[in-house]
Amino acid sequence: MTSEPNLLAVIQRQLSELNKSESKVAHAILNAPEEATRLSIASLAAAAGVSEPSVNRFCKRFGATGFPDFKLQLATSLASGVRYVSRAVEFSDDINTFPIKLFNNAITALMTAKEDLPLKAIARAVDQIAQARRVYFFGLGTSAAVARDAEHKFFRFNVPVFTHEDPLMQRMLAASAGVGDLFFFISHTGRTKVLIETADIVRQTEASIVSLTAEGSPLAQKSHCCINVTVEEDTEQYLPMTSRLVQLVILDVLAAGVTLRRGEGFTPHLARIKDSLKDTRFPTS
Amino acid sequence: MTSEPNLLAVIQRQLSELNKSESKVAHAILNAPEEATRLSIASLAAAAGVSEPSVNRFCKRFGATGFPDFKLQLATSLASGVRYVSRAVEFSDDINTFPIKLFNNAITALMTAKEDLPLKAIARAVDQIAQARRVYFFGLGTSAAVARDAEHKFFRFNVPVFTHEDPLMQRMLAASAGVGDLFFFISHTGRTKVLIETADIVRQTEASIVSLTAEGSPLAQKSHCCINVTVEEDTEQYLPMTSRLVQLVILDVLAAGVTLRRGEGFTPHLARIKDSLKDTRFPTS
DNA sequence: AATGATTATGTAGTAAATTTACAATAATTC
DNA sequence: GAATTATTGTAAATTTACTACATAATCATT
Repeated sequence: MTSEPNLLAVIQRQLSELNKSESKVAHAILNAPEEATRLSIASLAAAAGVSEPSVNRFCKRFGATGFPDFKLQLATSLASGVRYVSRAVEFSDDINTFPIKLFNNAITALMTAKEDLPLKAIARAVDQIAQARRVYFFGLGTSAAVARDAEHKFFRFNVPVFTHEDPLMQRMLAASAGVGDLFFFISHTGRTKVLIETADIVRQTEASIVSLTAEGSPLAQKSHCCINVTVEEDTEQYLPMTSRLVQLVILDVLAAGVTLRRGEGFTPHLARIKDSLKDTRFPTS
Repeated sequence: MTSEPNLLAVIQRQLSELNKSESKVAHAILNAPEEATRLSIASLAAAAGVSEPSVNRFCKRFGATGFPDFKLQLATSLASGVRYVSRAVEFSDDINTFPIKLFNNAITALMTAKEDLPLKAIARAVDQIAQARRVYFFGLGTSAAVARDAEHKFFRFNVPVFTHEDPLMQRMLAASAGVGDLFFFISHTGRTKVLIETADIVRQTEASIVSLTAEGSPLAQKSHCCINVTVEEDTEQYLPMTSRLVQLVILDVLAAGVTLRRGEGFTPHLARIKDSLKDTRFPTS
């Protein structure tokens, strides 16, 4: 199943490279995608003003085994909610279009990430976190917020967790690391100098490094265990948005993994933490 | 399009009311749903051990016009990410199942939120942020991380943004607020006492309150503009995960809204900020 | 501009898949 | 236990999709 998350986007992208009749078919589909999923090959051919085999060839060009398979893929990609062809926000967008685009981008990113999760690395990371004496979550910029979130999540598992946004604090903590300490680095690019320098310092100790970053990056290379998140950001204009969401969900996964590993007997402990917050809130209705 | 979100669940539910051959078909489909979408009626009939018309009748019973239509609906409901009948992570889950479940939950939450975005409130919030003299993002616990993320995002728009995790700092800043100040509260429940007390303090000043929280909550009632995020969390066992993601995407939406409002002339400014980070990273390959 | 080669498109026939009509079987009721 | 009703299967009809081939269009070359 190497099905592209958004078939419509693929068609749109290749539009210029299509020949006349293929292009007619493409337009017919792009104009009314959901209707196309219900049409027979004959009806779609008529709607596009081409012959049936042209439609069939079109389908095969886009990786389908035939027309029914193509319809299936189309229906699948439509159902994914990623309905709109152009994903990047433009200055011509208004309140009715750009929020949807951003949500679609977020959804697509999560779906793509889900398709090829590095399960082995995740399992190893869970092992390491569960066994660690101390866990430090380090990130900078946007990733600092992710690290903060991780801290809030993981401290519930009786693991002493620490976060620091200050690179100097990070360096000093790295220098004083020892056996059983785990440094969890979060970085979208995996190329931030100060963070990598800190990783170098950790390397000189007995502590180990887990990182959540881009595959093959300098940071990834210095890690004992690396969870690869390769999300292509849509625009260079805005900040990394989607990669951050994927990182957060992966941290959720790690947290759930640790909980499962702790076993059922651990549930009361979680309940107790939850209860401790009760008095800080106004009761419901 | 009144298609049930999850066809599999519907089949599952009606299982006891089906007759012998229909039940055989149902089991064949429930056992391998994604495979069923690729099978022909003959193959599925063979797999279920019934005749072809029985399969056809089965399809019609579940609201489809025929077999192809049924396959389409099935594919659609599978693609919605709401694949598994049980969504909550259980202790019987292993590494192959629980990460997928968590991703599916996240995706579903975003899709649900997208369906019914409070566009008017978003537009108003964008207005207020764009015009504000100062913006304070306040949250506690998990929402503090979200607030931190918002700070990283919004400071790029020449708006002085501030975040504080410390409730006492929050109170003091609230007390010293004036015209043009905007307090942006982030809270999953909207019932956290200290946060609401801070909102009360703001109310005594000339500053205004925008909040990202649950509809109808005490915090929502004290806000001049409230962006409702009503996400039902799956389990009580873990932390709010999905609502936090929705909050983040909505903040992305607000940020994009502010950018669009600043107009095209603002792009160089963003580029300059981006460039300022260049020297902090190792160059790509 | 004409010729040959290549590519693109359509026609018609064939194969496959789906549906319908009807018959046979099984279940239920009186 | 016969009659009625519901269920399931068989076979034919119909729709749908695919393949092979023929024709048309395009392009490069002289």
